Amino acid sequence: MPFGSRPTSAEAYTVAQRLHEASEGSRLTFEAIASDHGLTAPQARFVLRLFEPTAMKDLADHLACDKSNVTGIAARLAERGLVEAARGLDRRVKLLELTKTGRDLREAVQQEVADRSPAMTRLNETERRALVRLLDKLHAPDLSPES
Amino acid sequence: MPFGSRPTSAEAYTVAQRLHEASEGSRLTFEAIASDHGLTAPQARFVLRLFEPTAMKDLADHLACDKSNVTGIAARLAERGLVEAARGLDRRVKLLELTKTGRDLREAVQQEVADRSPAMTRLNETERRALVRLLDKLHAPDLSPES
DNA sequence: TATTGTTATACTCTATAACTATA
DNA sequence: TATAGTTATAGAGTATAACAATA
Repeated sequence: MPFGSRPTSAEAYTVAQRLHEASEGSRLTFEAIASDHGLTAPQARFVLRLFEPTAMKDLADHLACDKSNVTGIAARLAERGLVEAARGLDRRVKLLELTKTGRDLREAVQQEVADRSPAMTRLNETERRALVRLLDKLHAPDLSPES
Repeated sequence: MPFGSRPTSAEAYTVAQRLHEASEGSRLTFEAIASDHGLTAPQARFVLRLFEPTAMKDLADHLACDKSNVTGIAARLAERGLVEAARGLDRRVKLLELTKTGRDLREAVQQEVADRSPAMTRLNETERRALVRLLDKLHAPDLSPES
């Protein structure tokens, strides 16, 4: 779809680009945090999602990857004593859970994500409230998918 | 660094988490956009950076990866006719540049990043101005690195 | 038949280290 | 000596397809 065919202001276009650049910055910071804790970024995302026993299928959905990937990542985390598995009631299902070590690691990662967030260090309370309000708008559930 | 040892309000902590989640959402959208255009995410980042002839070293710095990675990504993009190389004045340097096809693809990716941004579809102009102001604060150049 | 998880495969990204060629 | 880029290597993430166990 070429330029100028929709009611898209140059100003809005610029804001979208700025938002994308901001998220790229966050991504790099997150990769550095994961690395600091001896994890790859996907492993760190995995650990952050595991706040309760979770079926591998659900993890794949949350992480937006194929289920076959979950097997490998879980195996590497299990090797390091961070994750344990139990059978579900439906015996096809494997429920993954963090060990004590894994929970401690998750806390540490969460804390560092907060500590290194510019939201903590560069905004005052008023600005943080404004940011939350905008994030609420940005990520509210879809109303009209493709209008 | 354990909980409670710094003047960190629970409220600020929550905002940091929200911001992180927002950037995870942006990352997934960007990966989908790249895929729509037959690119991996690193390839798409590469193409977006190539708005002028750029030394491979500079690309590695911008993309925060080792220079050895740039060789491979550039080779795959060149195979597809998206990128061309020329020698710099300093004959150690290779300057990468997008072809016409590559420039068209970059435009298309940029446009889709904008089109699919919630900043375009969910915010009005006042809100977008407020967002830009907050992003300016969040990502202003560092003043005190580690205070 | 459908679903959950595993395995095999192929490709990409990644860093490290050793290399070539320039400076 | 230092820098730009390449190559070889090894490990990790990724999707696809075929499979076993269970529903």
